[in-house]
Amino acid sequence: MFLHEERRFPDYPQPPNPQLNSYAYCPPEWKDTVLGSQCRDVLKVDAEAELSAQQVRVSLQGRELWDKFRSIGTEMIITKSGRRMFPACKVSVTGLNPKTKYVLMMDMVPFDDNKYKWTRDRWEVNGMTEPHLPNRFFIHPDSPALGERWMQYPVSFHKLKLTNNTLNTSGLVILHSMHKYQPRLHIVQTADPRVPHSGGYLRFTFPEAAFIAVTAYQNSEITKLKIDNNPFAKGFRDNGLNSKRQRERPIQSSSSKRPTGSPPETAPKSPDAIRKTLDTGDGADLTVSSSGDAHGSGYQVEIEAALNPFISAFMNRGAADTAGSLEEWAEGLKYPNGQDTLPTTPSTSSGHYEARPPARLPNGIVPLTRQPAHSQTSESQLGGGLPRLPQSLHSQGQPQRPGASLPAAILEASAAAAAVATKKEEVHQQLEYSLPYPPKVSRVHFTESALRSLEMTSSPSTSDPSGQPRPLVDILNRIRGRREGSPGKHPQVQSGWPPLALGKEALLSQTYQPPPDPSGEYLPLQSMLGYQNNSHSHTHADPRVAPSLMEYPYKAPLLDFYANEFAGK
DNA sequence: TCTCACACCTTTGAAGTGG
DNA sequence: CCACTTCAAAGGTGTGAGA
Repeated sequence: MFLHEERRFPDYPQPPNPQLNSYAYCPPEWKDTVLGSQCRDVLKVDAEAELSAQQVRVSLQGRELWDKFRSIGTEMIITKSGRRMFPACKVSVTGLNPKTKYVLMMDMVPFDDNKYKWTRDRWEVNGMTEPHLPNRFFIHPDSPALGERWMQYPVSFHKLKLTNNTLNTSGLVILHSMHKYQPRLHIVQTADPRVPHSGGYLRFTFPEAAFIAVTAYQNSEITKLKIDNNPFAKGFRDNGLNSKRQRERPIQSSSSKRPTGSPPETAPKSPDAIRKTLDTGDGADLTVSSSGDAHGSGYQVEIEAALNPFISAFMNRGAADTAGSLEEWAEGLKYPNGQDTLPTTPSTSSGHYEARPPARLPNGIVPLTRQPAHSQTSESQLGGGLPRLPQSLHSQGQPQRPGASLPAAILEASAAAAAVATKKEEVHQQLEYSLPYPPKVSRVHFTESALRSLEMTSSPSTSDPSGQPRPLVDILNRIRGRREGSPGKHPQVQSGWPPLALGKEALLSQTYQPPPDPSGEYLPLQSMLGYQNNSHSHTHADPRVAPSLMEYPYKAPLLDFYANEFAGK
């Protein structure tokens, strides 16, 4: 079904196993289990996945907005120089080991075999797809980071850029125009920063974030939705009257291209289609559990509160000192709301994804990933890192050289990120282990969206007994005051996590002993990524950001975050 | 279908000012 | 020194003309 089934995984020049032409080859005995569980999850909604504890779970944030786009037919502009996605992919991750380092990265995979064209008011299939382009991974700039950092706040991939320029060498994700893609998240465990790929590996795909890559918007409904929601397009709001051009030509209709209700082409695949996909060998990569999950919202709120120390602080004073390092706090500030506006989606409306192990990697080695949920081993439960396969599978194929089981691009990504990790580690040791204070309120710049949100806040949960919304100033100062009142406390593992015994950690690291001499084994990572993978350029992709070791948090997202959380959104 | 220049916008940090 | 304001630069956005 997916293109990459039919051709060699492009990041892997020489799959050692000759029977592997597929990115997602899967040993039969494992495949049955995996596909079985996947079919169950996909077709039965993910109620079971929701309830399975202590697994790596990923949920797409901003579901409401994504759903709006999907109902029309999401389009993403691709340009020669690269264009960001809107909405950006923002995910919440749970189930990681708080004290283990992970690299998070994202790429785009074909959604189906079709090429599309826009005819009047709808997308239609227009032949078969063109050859799949080499995968390019967007490595999250914070990679690698501890699990607790990834779980603390939603992880935003808003800096990911899409391009149609196949010659691009600056790390953009290359796509074909008029083809449909879906984002895929990779979580790579990097237990030891110096041996970056010494752990497990998981993938998650997001079919509801599927989109058709275009060089110019085809559906004007999409244009309108983008303008209404993307702050950078604010100048085109109000029927474009903000635009000088429009003011000069006020008579001109701005909606001449508007179609009349196009059928959503991005509707979820039918069960048959899903089965077909799962039958093709890449099924293991289709790690989807359907996410139409209005159910269980209370449960999700609980989880998200536990993940967020600031929400926890207000829900449970005793958890007020759930702390990370200064660095993590700073990073957290940057990520509460990776986008520039208040998300229109309540934090509780997110699609949850259950980890499914990638079938078998192109070199023929089974990756060290979690066993399917319903037959989880106790080992994977206690490990805390990315889980491993059943013991029986470990004996297959080649000796378990953990790192060697990953696609080359991912290996390189880990290596690049590891350099940053070492530096971060140094800073980490220099900084005191305490949460830095929230910014003083007097210094705070309120974004328009934040103010709007506060004005409209009427949730009882955020109001004081008199029914008045709790002033943001009060909220911030209370956090600040609480931190000031509890000096010298050592950071704790997030309250949402069960206590981790050091012995388990030790066991894990023992199992994942890095090879003594990896030099000959590991592939030339940079060349495989297809572009110059400078870790610094990833860490500080934005030239405006000072290349300090600790990136300064963005102000507006922080305010948006507070406004959101305490508005009950 | 694609590229490009354009106007408009947000974000960010530096510089300036005053207490 | 701190808090605040102002400003400019960088870069994200859709538009519309033209290839």
